Amino acid sequence: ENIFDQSRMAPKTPIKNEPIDLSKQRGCTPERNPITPVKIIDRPQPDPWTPTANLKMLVSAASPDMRDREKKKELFRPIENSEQRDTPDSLQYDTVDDSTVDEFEKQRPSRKQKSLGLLCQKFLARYPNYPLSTEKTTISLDEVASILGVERRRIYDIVNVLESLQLVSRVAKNQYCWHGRHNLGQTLKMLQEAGELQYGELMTFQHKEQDLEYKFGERKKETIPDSRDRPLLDFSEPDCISASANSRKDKSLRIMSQKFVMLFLVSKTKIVTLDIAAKILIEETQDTVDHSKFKTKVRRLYDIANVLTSLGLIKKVHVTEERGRKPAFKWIGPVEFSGKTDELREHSPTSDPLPGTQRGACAQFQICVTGKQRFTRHASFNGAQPCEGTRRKDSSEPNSPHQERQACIVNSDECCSKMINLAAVCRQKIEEDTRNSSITSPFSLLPVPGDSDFCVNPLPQAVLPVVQAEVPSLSLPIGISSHAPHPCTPAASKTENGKPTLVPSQPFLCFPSSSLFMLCGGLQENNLSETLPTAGDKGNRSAEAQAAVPPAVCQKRSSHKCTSPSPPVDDEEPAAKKQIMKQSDLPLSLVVPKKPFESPKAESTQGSVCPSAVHLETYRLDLASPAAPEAANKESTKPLDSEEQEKRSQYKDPDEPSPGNEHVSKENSNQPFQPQYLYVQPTTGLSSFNLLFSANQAPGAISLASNQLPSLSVPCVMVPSAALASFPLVCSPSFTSPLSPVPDGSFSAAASMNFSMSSLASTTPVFISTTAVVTPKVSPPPSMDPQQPAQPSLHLSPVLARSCSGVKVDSPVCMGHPVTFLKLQQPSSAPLTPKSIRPAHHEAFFKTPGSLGDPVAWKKNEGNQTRNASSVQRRLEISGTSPD
DNA sequence: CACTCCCGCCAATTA
DNA sequence: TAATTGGCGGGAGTG
Repeated sequence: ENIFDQSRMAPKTPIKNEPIDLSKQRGCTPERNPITPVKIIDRPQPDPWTPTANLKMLVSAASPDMRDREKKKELFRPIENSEQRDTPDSLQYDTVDDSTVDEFEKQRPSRKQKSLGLLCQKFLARYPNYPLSTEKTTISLDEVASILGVERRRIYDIVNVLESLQLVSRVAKNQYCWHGRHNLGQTLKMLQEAGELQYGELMTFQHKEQDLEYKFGERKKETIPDSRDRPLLDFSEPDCISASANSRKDKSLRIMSQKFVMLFLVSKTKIVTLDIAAKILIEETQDTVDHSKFKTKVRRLYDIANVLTSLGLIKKVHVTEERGRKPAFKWIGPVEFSGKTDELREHSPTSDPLPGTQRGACAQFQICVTGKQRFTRHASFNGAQPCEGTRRKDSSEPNSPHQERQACIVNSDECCSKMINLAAVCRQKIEEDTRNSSITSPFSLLPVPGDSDFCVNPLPQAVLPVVQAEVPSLSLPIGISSHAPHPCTPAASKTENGKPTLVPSQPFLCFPSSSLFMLCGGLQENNLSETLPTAGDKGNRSAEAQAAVPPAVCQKRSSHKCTSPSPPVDDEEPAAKKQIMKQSDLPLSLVVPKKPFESPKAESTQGSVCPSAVHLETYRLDLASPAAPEAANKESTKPLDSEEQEKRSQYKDPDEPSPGNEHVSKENSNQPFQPQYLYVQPTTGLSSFNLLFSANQAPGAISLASNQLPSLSVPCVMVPSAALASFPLVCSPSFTSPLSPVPDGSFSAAASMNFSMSSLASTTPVFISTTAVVTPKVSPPPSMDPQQPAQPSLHLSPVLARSCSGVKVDSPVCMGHPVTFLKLQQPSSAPLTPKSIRPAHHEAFFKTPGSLGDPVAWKKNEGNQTRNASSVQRRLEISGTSPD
C-alpha cells in the first residue's frame, strides 16, 4: 500500500504531510520521495493507474471485461468527487475540500476515503439505477475491484448487500448481474412482510428491546425460534435452508442485510439502533450472548449500513436513550411498497419511474437468479406470506394494549424536548382552563399554586405539534398507536379550544404541585416509546421535514408522547441528568421527580415497555379485527379522524390496504388514547413521587384490555403525595361520565374510575386514575418480583387485572404512598398499566425475539420487573426507583 | 475512550 | 486442488 500510495500521491500531491510516520514510510520505496510521508495516500482518485490498480487491471485484463480503463478513469473522477461530497450525507469530510481540496483530499485518504460507503457509492455510480431491461449488465468482480482500487474482499461486502436487495445477482463465479432498482420495491416489500412475521412483534417494542438490550438474546430465542435459523427471506432455496447446514450462509452478510432491512421496515419509527439490531440478528446464538459476538455483529452491521447508506436507504442518526446516546440508523427509503400487503406484485410505486420496466426487470431478475445456484432468490420468503396470519394469532390473546403506551418510553431527546414543549403548552392551556373551569369539571385542573405547573392534560394535540411524520409512524405501525390517538384527540381538541369540555375521554387532573408535569394523552401505543421519540423529534427534528406534520398528527403524536412522557423523558437523554435538571431547571418536568429512580427506572421501564409493546402489536391486530369498530366509535370522533388518516398514512404497511388494517385504525381511533398522564412533580421532596400517568384513557384502556387495545391508557395518575395532599385531588371523573359514553367497551373501565378519593386523603399521593386505581400497596412493594408482584400491585386497570393476576383491578383505588412503592419495584408500580400485567403471561406471546423473556438475563432485577411491568411500571420505576 | 470500520487472515465453498 | 467467497475479529482512525 504504501507504495501505491506514495506513488500515487507523490506525483499528485505532496499530500499534506501528515505526520510522517516512519513506520509507515517504511513502505516507501526509495523511489518515493520521502516527500510524502507515508500514507498519505489518499488516493482518492485512484486512477486506475495506480500501481495497484494497474496490477489489478492486468489481472483482470485477463478477463474480457477489463478494457475500459479509460472509462474507469473518467468515471472515477467524477464519481469520486461527487461521492465525496455526496456521500455522507452531510457528514462529510468536507474539510478537505475547502481549500485545497484536491490535494487535501488526496492526502486525506484517510479512512473515510477508504470507507465502504464511499466505495459503494463509486460502485453504484458505475451502474444505472434503472437499467434497461434489455441490457444486462454484468459485473466482474475483478474488474470492479481493480477499477475501484480495492481488494476483492471489499467488493464482496458490497455485492453481498446489494444482492440481498436484489440489486444484483450472482451469475457465475466472479460475475454478477446488475439489476438496478427495478425490483427494489418488491424486494423491500417482501422483506417487510417477512419482517412482520418475524420481527413484527419485536419491533413493536423496539424500545423494549432496548431495555433488554443486553439480554436480548434470550428473548429472541423465545420468540422466534423458527425464524432464526433461516434467513428471512431467504432467497436461498428452501430446502437448503437449512437448516443446520447452512453454516456460512446463515451468517452471511446477505442474510444479515436482509434482516437488518426488515427491522427497518417493520419498525414503526424506522429507526433501528445498532445494538438492537445486533441482538436481534444474533439470533442463533441467542443463548450465548457473547460479548464478542455482539461486537462482531455490530461490525458487520456497520458494513451493511454503509452500503445501505450509499443506496440512500438509511442514514445514520443517534438515539438517545436512558443509557445514553446510541448509534442508530433511520430508514429513509421508500416505506410503502406497492402493495403493502399485497404480496409482491408490485413494486414500489414510490419512486420508480419505470413501472413497466420494472416488470421487465423483474423478469430479468428472475432469470439472473436462476443462474445462481446459490441463492435462488425469488421471492419466496419462507413463509413470509403468512404474515397476516400471524397477526391474527394474536387476537386470541388478550393482551393489553397498555403496553403500548409504555412503549412510548422512547428515547430520545427529542422526546424530551417535545415533552417539554408539551408541557409548556399544556401548562398554558391548563392555566386557561383552570381559569375557566374550576376543578369541578371533571377534568378540572387544579390551579396550581405556585408554579402552576400542573399538569394538564393532555391534549396532545395542542401540544405537540411536533410530531413528525416519523413519529407517527412509530405509533402507528402497529395499530396500536392508532388506537390511542383517537381518544387523545378528543381530549386534545378540547383543550385546544380551551373548552372545558373535557372531553369525555380524557380527564385529567391537575394538581398543583409545584412542579409539574406532564401529561399525555393516550397512549396506547405501544409505541410509546416511539412516540416519545417522536415527540422529541418533533421538537428537534421538526425542523426537518417531518415537522410539517399537520397539527392533527402532531397531536396524536403528542398524545402519544405524552403518554410516556415522563418516563421517556427521563430515559431519553440523560435521563438522570435531565431529570434532575429538569426538576430544577425546567419548569415543567415531565417527569419524575426523583432522580434516583431515573436511571434505573428508565431501563426498567423500557424493558417493560418493550414487552408490552410487543403485545400490543399483537393485540392490535387482534383487536383490530374485532373490536375495531367499536372502538372507533368512541368518542374520539373528530380527532380521530384526522389522526387516523394520518396514521394511516403513516402506517406503513398495514394499514391501508388491508381491511384488517382498517380495523386497526379504527380501533386505534377508538381507543382513547387520550392523554392520560399527568405527572406531577413533586416538589422537592417528593419523596414520593408523583407521577402519574394518564388519567384519561382509562376507559378505553381499561376496557380494552380485554378488548382491544389496549389499554394503553392508563388512567391512573399519581400524584405526589405531598403536594397533593394539600390539594384536593381530583380525579378525573371524566371518565366516568364523559367517557362512559364513549364507550367502547372499554368504558367499562370507567367504572374503574371510581376511585375513591378517600385515598387521597392519605398522606401521600393520590392516585387517581380514571380507571382504576390501585393501591399499590397491595402488592408488596418491594418485592420486585418481576412479574408477579408487580402485577398484583398493579392493579391498574381492570384490564390488567384480567390479564394479570387478578389483582383487584377493578376497583379504582387510590394508593397511598406511591412513592415508596414505586421505587420499590415495579410492583409497586402498581399503577401500572395493564401491560405490566400482561407481561407475565404474555411473554409467551411474544414470539419475537424480543421476547426475551428470560428474566434472567434481564439485567438486573429491574429488568425483570420492568419487563413485566407495564410501561407504567417503568415509569414508576423511573421515577421512583431508586432502585439502584 | 467509544465509536467506526478497514484490513486481511484464513476457513468454507466452488469450480 | 486451486480459486472464489466470505466470516471474523484485531486493531487503527476518528471524534
